[in-house]
Amino acid sequence: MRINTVFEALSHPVRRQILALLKSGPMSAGELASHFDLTKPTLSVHFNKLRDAELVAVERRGTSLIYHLNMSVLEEALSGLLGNKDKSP
Amino acid sequence: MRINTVFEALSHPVRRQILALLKSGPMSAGELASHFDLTKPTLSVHFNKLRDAELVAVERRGTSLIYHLNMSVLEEALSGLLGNKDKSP
DNA sequence: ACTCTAATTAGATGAATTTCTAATTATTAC
DNA sequence: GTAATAATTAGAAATTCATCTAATTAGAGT
Repeated sequence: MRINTVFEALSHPVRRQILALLKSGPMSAGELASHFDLTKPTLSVHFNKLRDAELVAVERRGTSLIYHLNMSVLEEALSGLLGNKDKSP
Repeated sequence: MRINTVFEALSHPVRRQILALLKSGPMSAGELASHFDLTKPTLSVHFNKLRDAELVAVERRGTSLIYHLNMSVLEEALSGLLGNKDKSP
């Protein structure tokens, strides 16, 4: 896990909102894109950064790409900042 | 608390390390700067961003400026991402 | 007031980021 | 294989960011 890549990914509001949307469950690229006033290519770039950070994983279903949240990377990165090396129960 | 400013501040490795150094206790600007291979003006810019985000507070003692960590803003921002609206005891 | 130390602000420059349009890839269906 | 749909990559323009040197502010001591 590249901590640097994770925090860089978290630094943009659109990307944080993508994560927030994915908290309710997996979603296709197109459906995610429909929540923003940005073009699909622009969203694609954001998806890539989240994927590089392993904050999301992607799975193809037909012609669609389904994104889903990787909560554990998020938790590890944030607890790293707070200094909790151990994961609380 | 401007969540955007906080995560923008957290996105740079130098700034995250400044916070890590301050976890052991308050430190002057010069002492902080001595931990990095960067000029003091550059560090000053980083201090400003952390101060804008209210992640650190500053207090003058003589000719020195003493920075100290504001843990609560950090915790609030991170728990906001994880979706814990309540602060655990 | 002058000097020394600590740290900042100002201005400039090179690099990185965000966004767009246009072109491309991948998959399904006919 | 051609067309249609979903999403991507490529390339370019505008903006923002990180960093440096030089100049400035603030306080303490003589």
